[in-house]
Amino acid sequence: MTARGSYAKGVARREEILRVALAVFAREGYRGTSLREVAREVGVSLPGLMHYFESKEHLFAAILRERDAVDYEEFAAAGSQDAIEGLVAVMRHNSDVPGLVELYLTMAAAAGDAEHPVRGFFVDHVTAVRRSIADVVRGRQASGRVAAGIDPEHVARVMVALADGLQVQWTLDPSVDMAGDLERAWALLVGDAGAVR
Amino acid sequence: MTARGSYAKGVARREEILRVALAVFAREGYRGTSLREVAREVGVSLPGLMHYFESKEHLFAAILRERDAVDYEEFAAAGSQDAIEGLVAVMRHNSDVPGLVELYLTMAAAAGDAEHPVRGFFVDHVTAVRRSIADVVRGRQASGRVAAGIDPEHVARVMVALADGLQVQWTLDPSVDMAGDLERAWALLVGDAGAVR
DNA sequence: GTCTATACTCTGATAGAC
DNA sequence: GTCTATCAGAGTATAGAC
Repeated sequence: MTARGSYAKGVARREEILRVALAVFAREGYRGTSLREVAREVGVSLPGLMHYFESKEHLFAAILRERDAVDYEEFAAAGSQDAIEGLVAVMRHNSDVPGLVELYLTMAAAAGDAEHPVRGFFVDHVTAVRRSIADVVRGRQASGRVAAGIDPEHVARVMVALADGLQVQWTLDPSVDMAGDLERAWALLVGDAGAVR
Repeated sequence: MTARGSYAKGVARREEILRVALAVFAREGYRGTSLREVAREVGVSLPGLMHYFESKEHLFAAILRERDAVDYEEFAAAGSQDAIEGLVAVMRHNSDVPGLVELYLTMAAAAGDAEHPVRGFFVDHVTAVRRSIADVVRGRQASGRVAAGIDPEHVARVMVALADGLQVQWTLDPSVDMAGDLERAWALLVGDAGAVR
């Protein structure tokens, strides 16, 4: 009863595929990149690649989880005081990886399908980010920096929506300052007393 | 030098295709709907359909423009005092057409490609909506309902981003109140004095 | 200009040998 | 675990009838 990827070699291969696929999509973008190309770049056949992922969509879900983990370590956890600073840091970094932004947005749209494999990732992702933002709001309310009348869950939904929507506008016009707009909106939403300084 | 669709019959056909395609995608969603199916439903061959649209993506662009025009007439212009009310009304209506929301989000992601035919639509769309929102902010600043320190362009970018991002969260969880969240965010962003009542 | 028939290419996916 | 071979379906392109 050994699951796929349980053996050392399989695990390494799977990780290698994930790493290469992430790089290829970051470089080439979502469209115009086939699994055959990813497979070739890994040095494996298409069925060889598909041995590790049920479908193309499952691969995408895995890529997004992988990238989320990397972002969290590199930008959110390290060097950020709270979830808002972390979110802003990730958004700032996003402008360096347009291919991944495109992949993320495309999958966010696809997650609307109840059957789509990426749905699970997005539900988890949105839930986690919303919770951490709501916690920041509650924390600042406890210390009096933010008015008690503010609804933490509402602000959390709004900040997540803003992060996603700003990425769309940035792909249309790279001069849009995603991180800056997010930060300014946060200040307006929770009141200037709660602004990041 | 007669363009495609210059004749009365062609114009009618093109409109019929647009109408049927919009209905099919609203019903079936973006995925799992092929051009062959749309063509069959129109009662025309696939090349017959493609005679009116350069490519699948051009058809999508036309669908989005058509839908935008309908929404504007039906919800924004009629029964709404200003651009914010109109935007909220369209968002409220969106929960009745999940297939079109999915199509819109998918194309919004695809518009990141500089070569993609829908890019033009989204640039126009975002520009127009942002301008009308910024005008509302400036109008309220002139009448003193909104503080002069608020940046109209920033608020406009934020409101558009919010509208897009809330649709993503709504597809993940239909209990999300897109219109309500948008309205509350607007009140916070421009200050309670400027809230819709 | 409008439209059909046919065929081409590429995609993700599967079957089965080794 | 990985390959070769093959598949059905997608969007697209061309030829030509009316």
